Amino acid sequence: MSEHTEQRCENCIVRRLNTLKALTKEELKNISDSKETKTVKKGDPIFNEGDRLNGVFCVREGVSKLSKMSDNGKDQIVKLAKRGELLGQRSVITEQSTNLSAVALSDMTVCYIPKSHLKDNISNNIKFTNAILQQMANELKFADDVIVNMAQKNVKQRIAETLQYLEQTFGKDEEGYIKMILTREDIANVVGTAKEACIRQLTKFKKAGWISTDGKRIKIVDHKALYNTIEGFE
Amino acid sequence: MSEHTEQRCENCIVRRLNTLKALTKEELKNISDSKETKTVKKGDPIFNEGDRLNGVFCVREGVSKLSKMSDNGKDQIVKLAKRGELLGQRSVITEQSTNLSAVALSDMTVCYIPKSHLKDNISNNIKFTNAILQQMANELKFADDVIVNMAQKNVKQRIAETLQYLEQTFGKDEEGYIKMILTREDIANVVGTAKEACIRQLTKFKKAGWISTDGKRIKIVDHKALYNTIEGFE
DNA sequence: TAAAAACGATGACATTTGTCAGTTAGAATT
DNA sequence: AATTCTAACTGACAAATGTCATCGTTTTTA
Repeated sequence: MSEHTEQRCENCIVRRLNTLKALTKEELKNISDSKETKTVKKGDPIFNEGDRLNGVFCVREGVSKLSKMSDNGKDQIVKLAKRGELLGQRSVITEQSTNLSAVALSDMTVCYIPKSHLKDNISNNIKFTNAILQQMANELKFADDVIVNMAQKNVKQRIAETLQYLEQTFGKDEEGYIKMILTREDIANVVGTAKEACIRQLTKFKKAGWISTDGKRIKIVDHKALYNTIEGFE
Repeated sequence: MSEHTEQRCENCIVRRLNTLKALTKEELKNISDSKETKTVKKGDPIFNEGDRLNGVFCVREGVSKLSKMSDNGKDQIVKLAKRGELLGQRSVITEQSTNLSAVALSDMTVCYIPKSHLKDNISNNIKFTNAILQQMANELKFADDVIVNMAQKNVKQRIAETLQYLEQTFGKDEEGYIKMILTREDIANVVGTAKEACIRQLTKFKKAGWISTDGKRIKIVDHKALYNTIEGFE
């Protein structure tokens, strides 16, 4: 029974991390009645580029990559979504099919919330709409930074930045390794480069003593050196 | 006197192009009372990265570049804003200083609307807030595309895409030249490459007969060839 | 547990792109 | 008309990056 109450949105700690926090307990109860909790296995898709989404996915546990296929057939990872993030929010707002694919990078638990209930709130609940507005404004600002980095920084700088981002966002384990474990190819797909170039650069960082690795796991040893590289002081 | 009525927001045709169209005539009258029309000379700044904006700028005439300085000292153009676009909207929403600089690329007329009046509407007018939401959702989608292009396409493809974008967005004159005239350096700053690489690529396109130029002016001759390049069919 | 698949790593090489240096053409200023 | 300034353009070369091919290791699957 306790398990059951945990699965109610109004009791779910995760909602405090996203725009749902702007809803009242009553509104959340309403939403919770129609939501559906799903588990997604590592490697499985949550939705695909071009899908029409009839709701949003609230990430309860695990991490998903949001990516977009480029014309030349490479998968560009645009975002990593973790606990608390809502996937598909934009598609629900604009009523357009989604421009991104979502694939689980670890086993996940997500709550699917049909859009009907959300649309009511978007149309009538100014507090909720404002929360989304704030979030989107911040996302846009962040997107500008990504564009500038992609356009102006070289692969070495972007890989250094990605490592820093991963550590800041997902933390490190007892041994100091970044908790988020990506394949070299996924790192390359975040950075926007070839797998080989990514591996080579990681090897260079390793030889310089800036990072150390154990299989896929990566530990940042010299934060300062990485930072200087990112900023272009060299 | 006719000039005076044209300068009232509620009579201004430009507002139909942006989120202000969600406001009623009454609300617009209110805003118009506090707005200020300014002319900006080609090359002059409208605002600078880091400025705290106390309002938004509605572009009545002319084009402005929105750019951000990268760590290595290069100016990355993130957007070209023309008639009807609102500059600084995001900063007003989040109450943060702006992350972009705006510089006039041609002589401009802009209306400055202090934020006090807008904030009222953002906080209370659900129709207006929704209009902004829709627009931002679309901007985010567009930003994803830009990120993917920057990350996955090469300079040749990005230049071809930029030429196509300029023609589509700003149209062409009687002779077929793209109406928007940018320096080669500005094109390079949109694409995210060095001025020299940009010039060389334009020369190649010229020699291949895909474009022709006259001074700064550029005319697309072979749209199909450019398109194939953008998509990576070569 | 054995076989298959996925991944990390590295070499070799072509291509792309950045940087520096300098020349030419056109516009703006005196 | 002469001068100055800016921007377009080009060459040469180094550095960065992409591509292909291969090999050993780890992980997954049968």
